[in-house]
Amino acid sequence: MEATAIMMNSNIQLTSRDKAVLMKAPFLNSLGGSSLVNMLATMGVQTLAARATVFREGENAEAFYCVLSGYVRLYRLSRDGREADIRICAPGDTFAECLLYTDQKYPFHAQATETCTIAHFDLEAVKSLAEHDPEVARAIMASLSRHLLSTMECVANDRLFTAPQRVANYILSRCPVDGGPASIRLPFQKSLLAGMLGLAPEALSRAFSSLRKTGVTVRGRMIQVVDVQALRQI
Amino acid sequence: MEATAIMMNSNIQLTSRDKAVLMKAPFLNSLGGSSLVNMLATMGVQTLAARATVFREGENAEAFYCVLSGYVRLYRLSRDGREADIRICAPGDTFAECLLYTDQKYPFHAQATETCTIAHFDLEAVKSLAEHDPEVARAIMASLSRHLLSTMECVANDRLFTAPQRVANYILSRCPVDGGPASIRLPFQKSLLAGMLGLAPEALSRAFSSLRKTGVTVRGRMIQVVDVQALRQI
DNA sequence: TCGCAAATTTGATTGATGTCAAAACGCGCT
DNA sequence: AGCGCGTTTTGACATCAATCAAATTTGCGA
Repeated sequence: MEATAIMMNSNIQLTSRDKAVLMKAPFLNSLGGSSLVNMLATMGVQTLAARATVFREGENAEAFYCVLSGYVRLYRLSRDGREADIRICAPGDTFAECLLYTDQKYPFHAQATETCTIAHFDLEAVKSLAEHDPEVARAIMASLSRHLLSTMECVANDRLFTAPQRVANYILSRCPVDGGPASIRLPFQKSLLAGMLGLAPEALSRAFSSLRKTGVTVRGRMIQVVDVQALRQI
Repeated sequence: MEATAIMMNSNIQLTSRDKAVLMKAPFLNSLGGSSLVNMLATMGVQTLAARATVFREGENAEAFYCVLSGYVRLYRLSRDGREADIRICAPGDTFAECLLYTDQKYPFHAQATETCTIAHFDLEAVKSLAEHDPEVARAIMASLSRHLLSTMECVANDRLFTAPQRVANYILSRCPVDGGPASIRLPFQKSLLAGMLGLAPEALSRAFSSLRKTGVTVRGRMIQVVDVQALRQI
């Protein structure tokens, strides 16, 4: 609490990269003038160690967040202790902003998967900003819309595609659009990608190896694709 | 097009039940005065036959919808023609409102599962309403938030629970809260419930029969639960 | 550069769910 | 009350992915 309070106004600690991410976040990039100023005034920044908890399911929700660097994992636990990832938040993503108008408890756990910098915004403060400033409301609606779409996409992917297909989709989503060869680098550990796709790490590994025959080569975090077009047929 | 235009202002055709549903929809029930009047002015109503298409994936998005009676199914197709339900919309639910600020194409198919009455709202019109009327913006944010939460819930359920557990959760969600015996009636066909839970109809059927030993009896659309408390332990 | 701890892969197995076909059932209609 | 069609259930099977355990590999820090 004390530490958080201290950090509230110390936006000085933001690296220029973090600042760039913040301003390009879908949630802020449409704002200007006083809307932006007011929004930033309610903001605080915090740095989290790897595996640190942002919040736990059931805690009172006081803020929503925007990832500046690193990746934050949202997940739920079953009674027997198994974890299921609901979303992996990349730099620029916001999370828990869906609590602005509904619940007062966080409905899932949030954990930093590595050293992370995140901005937090007081829910009450932003709610009243939104009441008075249509620009802020617009930004929030746009952000919520984007999330809802991507979450529905996630449901559809889980229900429609097998593990190799989901992995292929992920690779394609990070490939330049042309149809030739491509090479990408995973921005995080494979176990995180596995959770993101709703798979056990072993299943991800097997999915990669089943994609070898389609021209996908994996070495560490590097993924080489012989023919992007061919991958689309999976 | 012509038919739709004709219906636009003929809200007379609304039954009193439909009207009640409309006004209690989470999306409208916080509105009053001119906000409500303006909103309703952009609204049109249509009646759909069973299995009728509301819109198809890829079509230009011009409206979002609110279900007044019946159930609307949102789904995607895989390349080989399999269908996966993304959401089942009950009376009072809105759908495709996530396109207000993002896409211009519908990202899934929408189909009436039975005779349905639905209200439609022009996306552009509501967007400009929201720009000027914080109450409208608030209603939209609340609606988007609710959807986002329930969709995340859906992802978590799919990833965390087996078929019998999901069915038990569904039953519990429609049971009065006390711990004793309960009896509920499904509001739709079992095949629809199956899709809603991400299951094949056969899997739903087997899930029901595996719940027999926990005191769940199914006859047609009637479901009897001996002990609601016991069902929670599944 | 070496060595260790963590991450990933591989193998063997189990469990859960989809698929296809056929039988049984429920529901509305006459 | 009986008929008939569409829905649901059941059975047999195939497939996919989770799990557990063990072998490798990777990446990092000394």
